[in-house]
Amino acid sequence: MSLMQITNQQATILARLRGAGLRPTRQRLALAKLLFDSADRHVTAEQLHGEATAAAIPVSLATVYNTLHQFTGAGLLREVVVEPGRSYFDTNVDDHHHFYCESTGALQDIPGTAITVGQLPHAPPGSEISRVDVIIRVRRQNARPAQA
Amino acid sequence: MSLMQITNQQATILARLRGAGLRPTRQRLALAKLLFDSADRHVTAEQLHGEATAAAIPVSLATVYNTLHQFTGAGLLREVVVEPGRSYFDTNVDDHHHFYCESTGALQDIPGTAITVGQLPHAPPGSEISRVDVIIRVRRQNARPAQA
DNA sequence: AACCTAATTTAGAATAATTCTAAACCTCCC
DNA sequence: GGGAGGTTTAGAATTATTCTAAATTAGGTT
Repeated sequence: MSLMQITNQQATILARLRGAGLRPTRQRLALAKLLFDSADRHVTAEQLHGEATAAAIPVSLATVYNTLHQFTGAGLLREVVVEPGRSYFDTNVDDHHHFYCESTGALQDIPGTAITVGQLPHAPPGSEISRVDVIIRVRRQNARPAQA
Repeated sequence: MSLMQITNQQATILARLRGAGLRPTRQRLALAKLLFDSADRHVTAEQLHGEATAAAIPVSLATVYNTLHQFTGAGLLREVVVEPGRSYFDTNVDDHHHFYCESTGALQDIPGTAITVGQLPHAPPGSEISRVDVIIRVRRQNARPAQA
């Protein structure tokens, strides 16, 4: 059964890469496997590169960056910027939002249904909405607010 | 009248800096003047440094960064990260949200009242909410979505 | 199966944003 | 007006990311 799942997922990824005009190369397939074989994930480029290296998949950091951006363009991933110099790639591309813990740097999904964003103002003239990001920033209760 | 306003604002800033344990130095006061003398602003560190230089206020980029972070800690500014490597400091610290134009990089305030975020899920155990950020990403209508 | 062409990967340099360091310089208080 | 400690600064260092040009590989063709 898990075999079947993996096969299906790989087929989907293959199809989606093809659809985006991306060749299913060894590196892209290996990274896709790391990204999509387990449940929803939030990874940085650096982290994914570390995982690949640990799994004895030789891939350069530049390729990891390229691949993450290509997957994002193909709709397989979504990028979430939480702090200057810290951005995650989220394998969940459904409509949803995030908790971001400022103390630990952890990111956590919030189902789109859990938040009602009512009565959106219309976009500035000449522009159209591409996405709505809601980030609920939290910190550990005993942590002191970031100050000087 | 504008004189009065400026005076009041400077007094407020002075008081708030003192309250945060920050000495009102020449640099901090000059940067505060640039930031708060006009209506709500969104500036990057680099931009503010450019303005200071243009206004013949010699201040180093490091000090601009320090000051922006200290002001943020003191509640005079709010930082908004919109993209990896692009973050703005917002002089509006009231409850509100943002439009971010991916085509131009422009940031625009949305009054807090214009969006209703209903039914917030509770924060993960052991943590408390520090802020809720809503960013509505827009792009110019003729612009093509970022792809490979 | 060998071949060709264009896409892809790569190491390493380059860039950009930000932070650090240690010395020089102010602010405040006596 | 002197001194202690907070502040500023130039420049180096760090971090995240992108670029470059050369080597490799995928996928169609014969």
